[in-house]
Amino acid sequence: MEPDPDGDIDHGAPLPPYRQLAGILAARIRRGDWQPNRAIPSEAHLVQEYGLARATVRRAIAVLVDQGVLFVVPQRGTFVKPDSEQPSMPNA
Amino acid sequence: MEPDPDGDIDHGAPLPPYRQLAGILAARIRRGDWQPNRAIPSEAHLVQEYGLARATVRRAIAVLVDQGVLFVVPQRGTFVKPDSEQPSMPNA
DNA sequence: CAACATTTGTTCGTATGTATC
DNA sequence: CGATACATACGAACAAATGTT
Repeated sequence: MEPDPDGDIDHGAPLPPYRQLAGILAARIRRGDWQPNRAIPSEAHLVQEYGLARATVRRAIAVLVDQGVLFVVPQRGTFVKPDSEQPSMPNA
Repeated sequence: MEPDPDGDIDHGAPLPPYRQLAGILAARIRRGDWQPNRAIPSEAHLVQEYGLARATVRRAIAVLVDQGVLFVVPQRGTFVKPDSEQPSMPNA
């Protein structure tokens, strides 16, 4: 099981875990780990990966949805919003 | 002479208990009992540990916050300020 | 159609912390 | 030193929609 590229959650830190996770996910999106209009890992997966409660994961996602970085499709998944800021490649 | 770094509170001493506690906590921080950006024990814990009223504990914390040794994050905890002056290890 | 797995939506209970009175 | 309020986090369970076989 590989640990996360971005580091783990620090429960003793001043920043609440859900804020930490929101930052981590935002960084991974910016880095291109997940492409626009594609689903990020499921809540259950993120729970496993970061050792957090599902409520905490959902809260982090809610932050990014509020920021316009992600959008949720019920019963389908959570996706990276396309027009956040993607360097459009001049015709590939 | 400063109060014992690890001694208990002396209610008969000239120095008020909240000042004694502030000194004790400052000493423990200097000693590295709690790392920068990490939470110190909760107020309730300190109440238990030193046999003081919460108001007294909060007063001691307020002193250290005022001195720039600690900072409080509402609903999260009280944390050791990172740039207070951590003795950088003389080369390990 | 049925059965199953996956995923988000929702709600309840419990615990810990600080804030305030 | 109580009592209450609020924010945060964990755990569990169930519902609903979707996709697959």
